[in-house]
Amino acid sequence: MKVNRAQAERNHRHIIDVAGQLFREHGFDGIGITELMKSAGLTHGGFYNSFASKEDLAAQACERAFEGTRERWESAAENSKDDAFSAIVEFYLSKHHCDHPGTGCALAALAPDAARHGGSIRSVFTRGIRSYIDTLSRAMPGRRGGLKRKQVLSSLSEMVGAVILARACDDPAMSKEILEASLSNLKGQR
Amino acid sequence: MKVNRAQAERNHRHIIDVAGQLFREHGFDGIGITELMKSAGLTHGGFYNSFASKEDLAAQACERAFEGTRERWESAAENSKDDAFSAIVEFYLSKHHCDHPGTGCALAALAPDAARHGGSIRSVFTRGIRSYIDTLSRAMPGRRGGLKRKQVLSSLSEMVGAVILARACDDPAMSKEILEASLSNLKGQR
DNA sequence: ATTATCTATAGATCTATAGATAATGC
DNA sequence: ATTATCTATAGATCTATAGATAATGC
Repeated sequence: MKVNRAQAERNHRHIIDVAGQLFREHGFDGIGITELMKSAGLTHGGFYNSFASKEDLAAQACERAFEGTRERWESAAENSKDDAFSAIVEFYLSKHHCDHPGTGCALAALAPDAARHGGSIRSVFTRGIRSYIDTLSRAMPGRRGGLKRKQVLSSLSEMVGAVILARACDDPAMSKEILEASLSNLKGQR
Repeated sequence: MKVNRAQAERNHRHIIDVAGQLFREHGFDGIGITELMKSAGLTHGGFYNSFASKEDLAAQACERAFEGTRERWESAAENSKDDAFSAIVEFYLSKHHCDHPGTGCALAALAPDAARHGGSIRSVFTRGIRSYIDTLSRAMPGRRGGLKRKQVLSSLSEMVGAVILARACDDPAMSKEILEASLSNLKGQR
């Protein structure tokens, strides 16, 4: 039954990864520990050896999800050469991102859930937002301090809102229209 | 035990109102029928005489919530005289709205929840978005068809995103900054 | 007689814990 | 000996249903 330390560590990380995906897909209250552990290939009994509580796992899973998105933003920015901001926006407002919440931005998938739950989850989200703001600021060319920061905050709000609205719509044409409207607006005001 | 028809009707509406508030505060999965009915001053056993299922109630409660927000937008627009669009945006991006999700916009409170649940809830949300777009279009002065519509979609995304991010933050100064950045951006581009 | 509401409960699921098991690492 | 994982279960809560009750409306 027991596995070696390296495998145990891998299992631990795997639980966090699987949880990150399933929470983003079903919400914090939409998936239970039994099913999470089963999806990770384990039984639910061992859960509390690895995590203090469901909320503890949720916080860790979201932290990792924010890291993942940030990394993808950075790499989109690097690959774009001269227009890093547009590259991030294009990536974020893509149909692929809209259709895959489980591997996408934790804000778009879970921000209202996080606002309801207090404590550690809220604080992970606050740090996640700060990290996105930093990355966007570096990617956005020109403009000075105060003006730039306002532009970054406003852009982030629009990006998150557009994906959330596009996902809430059951009309694919309208979802597409919403994403494209924000895409052209954000690229235009760069 | 039985009440007269008028009172029964009032009870039915009251369940929908209470549910609208509690769903917006706790999410669809964050509140049960027992507690909903208790909050409405009734016992849970009678629930299924009034509603086919929890999802049925959720759909009706959201429909009413969208109506309520639309009415408030219309009245903000009327009272503003010459700048209806700014009046709606100011109302939406206010601290009061941010601090009171239970009586606020259903999109900001529940859009990701709605995206997860399928069926009737999704379709209520799609109609709700369409209704907001109509109201915003009438309020936004100038500009022609295609351009105006893009501007409306983009503005709605930013409004919803800003409130969601401001609520997810546990730093009040940052929440305020997020709301104000979008406020000045949206009023500026009017 | 009808029906809005109530009590009671079935059956499923949820978080969390207790104790057993067996492979690992000293 | 330690510990990662397992089985089993407690106690709470969830959606939904069944049948009783009693005030209403014909």
